[in-house]
Order: sequence, then structure tokens, then C-alpha cells
Amino acid sequence: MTGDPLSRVFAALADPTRRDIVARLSIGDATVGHLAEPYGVSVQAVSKHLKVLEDAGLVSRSRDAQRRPCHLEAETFELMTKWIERYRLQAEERFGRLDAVLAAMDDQHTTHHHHQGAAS
Amino acid sequence: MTGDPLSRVFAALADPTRRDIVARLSIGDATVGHLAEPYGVSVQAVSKHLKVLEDAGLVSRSRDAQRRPCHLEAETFELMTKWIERYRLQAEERFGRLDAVLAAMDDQHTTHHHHQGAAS
DNA sequence: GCTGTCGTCAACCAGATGGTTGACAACAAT
DNA sequence: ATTGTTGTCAACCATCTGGTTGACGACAGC
Repeated sequence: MTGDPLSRVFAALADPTRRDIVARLSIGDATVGHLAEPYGVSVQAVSKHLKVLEDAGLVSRSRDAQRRPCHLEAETFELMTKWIERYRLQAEERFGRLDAVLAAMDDQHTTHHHHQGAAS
Repeated sequence: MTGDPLSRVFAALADPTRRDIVARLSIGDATVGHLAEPYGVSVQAVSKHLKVLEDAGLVSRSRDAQRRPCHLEAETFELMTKWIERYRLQAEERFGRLDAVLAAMDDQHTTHHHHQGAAS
């Protein structure tokens, strides 16, 4: 809708209902009606949310009779993570803490347990 | 201001001017007037942007006489990256592409070790 | 003391956003 | 062909957002 692709992605995820929709779609595809159930909002509102997510490239919709199954486009997340990592690392480096950050990231990937409070 | 912390962070970064401010602050601290120069907006507008970034926990401001040096709080980025990675990995896993994703991430870290300039 | 600079606060405005309700298109089922 | 289900479109409304201008507070220098 408005602005550049990166702005659309960030704006799309700035709403808790839309983040929740993304969370549910990460489990598996779903229809609009199915997605609308848990929230206290109308189906039209959810349809709008899905349009925002679709414009951001985070969701795609196909056809199945009168249903519109929604599918999460996970690749779009990289647009954000690339931007974030770039400036986070740059800032961390200014404090000479780059090594600690990289170590924490490696730890995060190799093991799935919660992170240690090494950052400070 | 509005909503939960995660929404505030995403909303703060949904604006290109604010992302640009973050990019500049990743190079080093700066005053409000100094940050306002490159954009065709008033100092008051930039002051508002900084308030949004501060409310999101992405920026902190100290005092130096009548100046208010702005400082990037890089740790707050983790709030986002954690959320993003969680659902991205979950979605990728559904396609059996988890191995490829993890490989790409490892590659990203090893290249970062030889830092700056290459990441342009 | 005045004067100038840096920044915030307050009021205002146009446009976007998130929600509602009502109408309707597309398809399935009877 | 009529009925029911699924979802979108359109209009409307309240609130938020990003910008403006004007006034003011805090501080440095004359």
C-alpha cells in the first residue's frame, strides 16, 4: 500500500493480531474464517489484515472453491533480518563487543536453550 | 506509546526516516539538529521520530548542556529477531528446508567475521 | 542582564489505520 | 432454482500518525 517494501513488512508486523496470524500460519495454511475465530473481530477485519500481510509479501492466497487458503511466505522475513543484523552488528562493534555477539549467535543456533545474560 | 513492546519496535522501524536515523546512529551518537540536517523536515519532526524510537527502546538520550546526544540501543533488536526467527524457522521446517536455512545462516556468520566493507 | 542556539511542547491538519455494518459475488448443496 | 457458506468490497467512524507552525525552556556567550 504505502511506502517501500521494507516499510510494509515492518508495518504489517507492528499489529499484534497480524503477528498472531503469522504465528498460526507458521503451523500450517488456513482459511480466512478459520483464522478469524479466535479473535473477537469480524471476518472482514481479518480479511483486511490478510490484505496488509499479502501486500507486504508475507502471505499468499490461493483458491479452493469459495475458500481462500492463506500461506505464509517465510522468505520475506529475510528482508527484515538482513536490515536488522546489518545495523545491530555495526552498533555492537562500536563497543568492541562483536566477538561476544557472534558467540551468542553461534550458541543460539547450535543449541536451542535460552540465552545467557552475557550482553552488557 | 500504543500497544505492547514488540509492536512499538516494529512500528518504530516501519518508517524510512526512522530507519535512516537508526542507520546513522549505528555509526555513532549524534544530536537532534545533526540528525535533522539530511532530511527535508523540521527539527520538531525529527524530535518526534526520536521519541518514537525512544519509546520503543531503540534509542536513549543523555544530556550535554542544551544538546541531547542520541544513542542506539542495539540490544532491543533481539526482541524482534527472536520473534522473527521463531516463526521463520517453524515455517521453513514445514518445507523440509531447515537444513538449507541453517547452512545459509552459518555462512552469514563466517563471512561477518571478516567484518565491514564486505557487507555494504 | 540580553541575545542566540538547541530542543521540546502544544495546537493544528491531512492522510492512513483498524474496526464496524451492509451488500454482494462465487461457489456448494439441496 | 433456491439456500447457505465463504470471503471481498464499500461506506462510514474513531483514532493514530507524520508533518507543519508558533511559543517556550534551558543553556552558552556577549
